[in-house]
Amino acid sequence: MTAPEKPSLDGLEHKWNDAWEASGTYRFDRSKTRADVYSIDTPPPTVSGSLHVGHVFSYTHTDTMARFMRMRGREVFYPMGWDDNGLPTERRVQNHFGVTCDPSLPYDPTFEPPATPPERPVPVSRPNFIELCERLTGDDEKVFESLWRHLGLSVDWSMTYATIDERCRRTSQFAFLRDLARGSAYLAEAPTLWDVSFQTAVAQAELEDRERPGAYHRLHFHRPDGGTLAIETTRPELLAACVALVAHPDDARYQPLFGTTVRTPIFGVEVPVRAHELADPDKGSGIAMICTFGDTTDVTWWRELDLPVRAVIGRDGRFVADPPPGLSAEAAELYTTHLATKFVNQARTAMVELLTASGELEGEPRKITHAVKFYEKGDRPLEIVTTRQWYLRNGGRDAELRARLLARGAELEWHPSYMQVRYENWVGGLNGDWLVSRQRYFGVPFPIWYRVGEDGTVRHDQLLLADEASLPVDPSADTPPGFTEDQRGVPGGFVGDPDVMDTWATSSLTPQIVCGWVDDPDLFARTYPMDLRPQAHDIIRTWLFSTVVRSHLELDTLPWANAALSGWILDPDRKKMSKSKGNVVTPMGLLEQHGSDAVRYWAAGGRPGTDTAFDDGQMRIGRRLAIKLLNVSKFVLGLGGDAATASGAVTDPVDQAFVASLAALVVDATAAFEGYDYARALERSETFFWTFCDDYVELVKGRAYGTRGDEGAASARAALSLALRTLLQLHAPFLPFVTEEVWSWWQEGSIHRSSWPDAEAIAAAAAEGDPTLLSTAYKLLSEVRRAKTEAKRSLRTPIESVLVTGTEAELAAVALVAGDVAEAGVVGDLRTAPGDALTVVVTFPADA
RNA sequence: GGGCGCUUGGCUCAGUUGGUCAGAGCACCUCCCUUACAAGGAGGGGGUCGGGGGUUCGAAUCCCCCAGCGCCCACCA
Repeated sequence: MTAPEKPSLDGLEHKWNDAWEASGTYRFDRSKTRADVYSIDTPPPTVSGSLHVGHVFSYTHTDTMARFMRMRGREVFYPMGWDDNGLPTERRVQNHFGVTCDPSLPYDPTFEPPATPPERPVPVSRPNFIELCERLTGDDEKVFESLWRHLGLSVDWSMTYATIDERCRRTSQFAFLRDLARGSAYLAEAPTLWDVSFQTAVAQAELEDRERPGAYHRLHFHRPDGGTLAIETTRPELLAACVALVAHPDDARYQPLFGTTVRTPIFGVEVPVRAHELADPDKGSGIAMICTFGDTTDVTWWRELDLPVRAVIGRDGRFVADPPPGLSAEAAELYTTHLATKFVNQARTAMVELLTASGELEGEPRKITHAVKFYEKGDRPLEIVTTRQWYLRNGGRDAELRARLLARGAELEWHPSYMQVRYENWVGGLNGDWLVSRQRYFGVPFPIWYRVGEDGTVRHDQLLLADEASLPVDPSADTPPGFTEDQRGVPGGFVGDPDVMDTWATSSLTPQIVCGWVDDPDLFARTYPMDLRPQAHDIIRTWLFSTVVRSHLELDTLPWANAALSGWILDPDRKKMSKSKGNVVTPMGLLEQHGSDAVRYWAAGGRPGTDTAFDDGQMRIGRRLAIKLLNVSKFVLGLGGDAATASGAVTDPVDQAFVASLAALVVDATAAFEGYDYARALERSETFFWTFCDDYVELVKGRAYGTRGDEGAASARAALSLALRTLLQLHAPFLPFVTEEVWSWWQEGSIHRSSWPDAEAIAAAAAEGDPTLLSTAYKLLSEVRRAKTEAKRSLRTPIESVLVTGTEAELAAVALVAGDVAEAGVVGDLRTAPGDALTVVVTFPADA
């Protein structure tokens, strides 16, 4: 095969994807042992939406590393997953098919969703719901895979997984049973952050603060001596849930009141005044009312001061129908009349009216803006509701475990390194164990049933566990060992745990899933612990941390040696790109417009961890680079003689100097890649490449043609051949399509399975080459070009003579390069004269 | 409140142990159809490196303080 007459980038994506697939270029060879393998824990993108430019950006980063490692001789284990587990898919399946999941229903193997979504959703069992999910996401996954292939990810497409598939469910449940046996998992009834829209508990890791308007209300409590005590609150509606007041122990204003009681406004409930260090004397009136529960501080106070519970907010976000305990009959009546069944905002309005009427609200509420906790996917403020939930120990309540997990963070190689502090911030700030149960339907169920007592009550202390061999199970459809289906829900029988696991409970096991922890011990031994976890920096606290926790607890090791954090894609206004802002460009459109190599070029310019602006200008430059690779390759290969495969000695000092600089480039690019700085590797390689094209090739092309003898030609051809091969390889991780295309013109096999350039071998070919000699040559050539440009002449214009002056050493160098410079510059006579500094005087022919 | 990152020509960014480090690309101006490439090539103008102080013979590069932007974390009544 040789270079085509008119090389083109068109169609390279399809051509080479087909070829790679046919020859299994990226197929993982599982005969390799751990030391030879490089394994990557790829993030499974959420399939309930569509891939966006940010995905293209970060997945390209990982792919450049995968390709580098492959060329370095590592057998790359590079699977791909799809995250179809969790709330986004649940909502999408509901809307798409017009169904709703009801775990109490039995599985119906013949169920078919209505042709068009009905007005009232059809309730279906959880297994049916999961089937519908798999049907819907299966199509998305095909689209995703197609995009990834078009982008050129060197994934082994025979190894894919989906977070709701059987293997993931089995692994999640298996790990959970292990956690339970070890005591890492436990069931507890406790105040829980609760999303009232989704009606599920949420974990600390899924919280985010949002600034919301609020107002301080100054309320008058009543002291035994008849005086009043003013407190400020942003949540007056919780007054009925007040169980105490609290001030700082050192606060002299309130010290006399500690140990006494006061009566609440409106309800007249007697509550103690207590001291606690978390009370801030500078906030509000310096004394706060503790309600069960207004915020997480209330929970702390409630627990540490051993206070009673007066819950008023229910799971649906409404005030509960029955008044809380501790209210007089009269107060209970007020509650029932004015607050019961109301939403929080309505209750607040009602409460303010009551307080205003009674004169216990001082002045007008003072408007403020304050941070309120939200579920990151929710749109109403979180409430705190007491519920029974599953927890996994993550160091949030165990200083020793926390210290060990911090040590794991220090053991991990972070790219960039400063991302480690985010991990440390997060782990250091944990305030409880990981709440893993969700009151949702679509997800991995807990492999747990509970006994039902003879009195018909569910005995949450009597667990029935699935056999490991039976996993995955669905406790809403399967029966626990030793029971039959007719015993479900009856006295003396069992009930299934109704909840599902947090999506992170599954994705925290991706290393175990892809490496075959449960199903394939042989593969596991060859791939785990993994080498690389690439991911976005915003999910260090969730995905990264939870994966470290699971691996630490179960396998007593880090799940991977390196973590590479990608930045965000920003739109030109420096805002994070997102669908809701309507500024997302579709990735496939970009790939088709600019070509995959060009888009990858742009992506690879984003340094690890750094947010990068979307810039199609960079894509055009990438395309130009790819075209340049085509053209210069065609030229070098077409020089005639044995240029394509020239392997003779590099004898000319100019060529030796150039090859020496090439060796330095390989050292530099290799070191950058080994430090996970693919962007630096690209920058260095690209810069070198343009100099190669514009200066070195121009300088030696004449000699390479043979204008000055066979020996000089052979040397130039050998250097050009080596450089071409090396530069293609250095660019292969970034521009896999064009480099493969060019490689195929004269090489056997895939460039992506070729060996990464060997700097030492190249340096050996350079012999005693001195790179400074090149600077001299380029300088002279540049002066000649400048003279022509300033004279507004064509670069082809002959020059009568050039006079170079310089020091003895400089002129010695000039002598070595003079032949090439004269030919490249079309110089008739190049003379030298001693002088202090290197200067060049150009003389044109008189008639020109 | 604590912490991290960023702040270099109009734009996007390099500048890894302090001394050709003041650079690249884009944009802009001028010129050149030169048989690898006009989807190209040659040349040029433009910044003193956020502000202040300090260390040093010498700092964009180290230290301190400040400002702006972004982000992470925090028990935000």
